[in-house]
Amino acid sequence: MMVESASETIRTAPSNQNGVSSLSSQSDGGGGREAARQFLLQQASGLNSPGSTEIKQSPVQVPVSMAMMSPQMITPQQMQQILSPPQLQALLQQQQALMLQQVKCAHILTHTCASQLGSKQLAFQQQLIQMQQLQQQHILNLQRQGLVPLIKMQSSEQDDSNFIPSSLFPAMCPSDLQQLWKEVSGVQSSDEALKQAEGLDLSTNSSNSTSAFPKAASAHIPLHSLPNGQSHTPKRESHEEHASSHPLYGHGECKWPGCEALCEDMGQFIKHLNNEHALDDRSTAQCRVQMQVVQQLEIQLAKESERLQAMMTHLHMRPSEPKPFNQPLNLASSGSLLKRECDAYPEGLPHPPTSAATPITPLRQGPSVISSSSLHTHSHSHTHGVGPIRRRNSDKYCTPIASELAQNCEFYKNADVRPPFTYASLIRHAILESPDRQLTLNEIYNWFTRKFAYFRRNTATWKNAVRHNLSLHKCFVRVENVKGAVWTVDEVEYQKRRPPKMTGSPTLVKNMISGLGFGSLNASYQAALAESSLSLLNNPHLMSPPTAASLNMLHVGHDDVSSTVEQVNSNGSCSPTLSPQQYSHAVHVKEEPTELEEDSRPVSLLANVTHSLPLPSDERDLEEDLPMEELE
DNA sequence: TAAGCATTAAACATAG
DNA sequence: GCTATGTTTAATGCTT
Repeated sequence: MMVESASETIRTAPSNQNGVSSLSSQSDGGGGREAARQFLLQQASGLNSPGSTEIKQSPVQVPVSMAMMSPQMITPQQMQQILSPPQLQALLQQQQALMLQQVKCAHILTHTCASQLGSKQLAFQQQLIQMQQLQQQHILNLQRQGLVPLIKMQSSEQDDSNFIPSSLFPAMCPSDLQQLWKEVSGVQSSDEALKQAEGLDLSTNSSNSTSAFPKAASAHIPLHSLPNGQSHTPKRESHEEHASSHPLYGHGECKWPGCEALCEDMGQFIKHLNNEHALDDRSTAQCRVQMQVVQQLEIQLAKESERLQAMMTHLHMRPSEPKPFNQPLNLASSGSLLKRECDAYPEGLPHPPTSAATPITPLRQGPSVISSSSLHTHSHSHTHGVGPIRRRNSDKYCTPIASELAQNCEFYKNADVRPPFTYASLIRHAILESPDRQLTLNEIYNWFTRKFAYFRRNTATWKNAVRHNLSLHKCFVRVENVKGAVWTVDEVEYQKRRPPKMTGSPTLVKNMISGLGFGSLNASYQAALAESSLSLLNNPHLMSPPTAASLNMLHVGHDDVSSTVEQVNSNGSCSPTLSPQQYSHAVHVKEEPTELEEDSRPVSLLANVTHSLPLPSDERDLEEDLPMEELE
């Protein structure tokens, strides 16, 4: 059953198929061909090595510690959303090449001993396939986590508004690529590779391992398991069975990203595949990207691991014990997992600066959302295009929004991952991030799409949600401006809607700590760390005494870092930093609703903290948390 | 189990 | 009439 599930995971066509055409359509444009060629050849020398030992040395190799980390951290849907389908495919192919040797063993074993071993052998084979597919998922997970630095690295020149970095794929003309593929694959032409990828050339599956990707593609198919849990070996599979399991074909349509062409049968699909999705610069570019992803991952892993150790040493924490990443954890129970992990830390001690739900791994660079909220929420995805995301848990327990965005800005900008924050939090963030702290609805839309790749699709859904939130929550105040209606944030109202906070009651504080405590504390702590490492350190004048900051960290129930930082920058009060009047003045709103002034919540303490110094534009993340209003 | 909250969907109104 | 904007209601699911 698990085998089938995993197989389905890999084969299932991703819901998001938007990015492919963008990716593939921008692979031309000039120079760098030779460099790209050299690079690919260089990489291919490792990828393509026929021997298993050489395969292990290939750039696609991922450290075991990484490969085995947190299989439960990401759902198939997430993987498919985060990685563009071609990336998924390319990654799978690489991984399958790596596993080819293992597959061979399984096949040989199956062929020679099936009659004697019977069900036991089948079970063994299934287990093997399970492990392989799990490994694939791990790799995918790692791949995704490494997507950020890759894209960032490669898209430094891109315009901020570009959804897909156009520089991802240095230009290589098709002829170059064809030749390159020949060199890469050694013997195979693209047509042969395609045939193998389609599973038509089964006879060579176990005999030819010189071509990494085409071979890997063909090797993938035997991994498919039948619904009854039995798996087929290549030679035993009939063509129909083989075809029916083609990863790019399902439900009568081509699953090639962005295609969805209807194919009545497998033959038609194969024809379609050959005609429309032949080997070209698209797949090559994806391959190239993938190579770099892996390389970056390894470099990044080393750096982040070192950083984590240093941080934990500094915090007098136990060195991170290697988490049982292969521990079979239920994806759907990540919420409880999250709490367990939060609770696992001794009271009074901060968590390591990783996401609360993230196993203590060196790979912190990946957005915490991936391992916590996204995992959780996407595991509940259903038919809706956007999917019902229940993220309050992560909002409260995990990484706040500003730090999350600060750390993973590029990631969210490019990866189709839903940010682990509520619409209200995001809207507020968008508004406070604006120069005047007021945005029109359309500007809010633009902020969403600019900041999150996730919100570049299903626009009707999330835009409706944005409007709904703007109207629903009192914290969003519509103001008639010269240019029209703009939306502002009423911080008091925003804080009001939060769960009970510590307003001085020791009992409440204690309850918060012991009850919600660690997750929230961790979130705040993370926020503090993140912010301190990003912005606050650049603005020491904004820092509060540690005691105050520590106290403020106890402020629970916030789903964004703004609040946390506000606390840090307040004088210890857990009340909102800003009064509505402050916002009113800051944005020169002419018609602020009177209810704002009527609010008598304890905001006066915050008046002591004023920041009239304009901040550099690149410190907006902090600025949004510390509006530069002057009290009058 | 109930309450509260977040999300999604939908209907409806209004203004340009 | 269309579109964007804004409001409201309902259903659903999750957390507390």
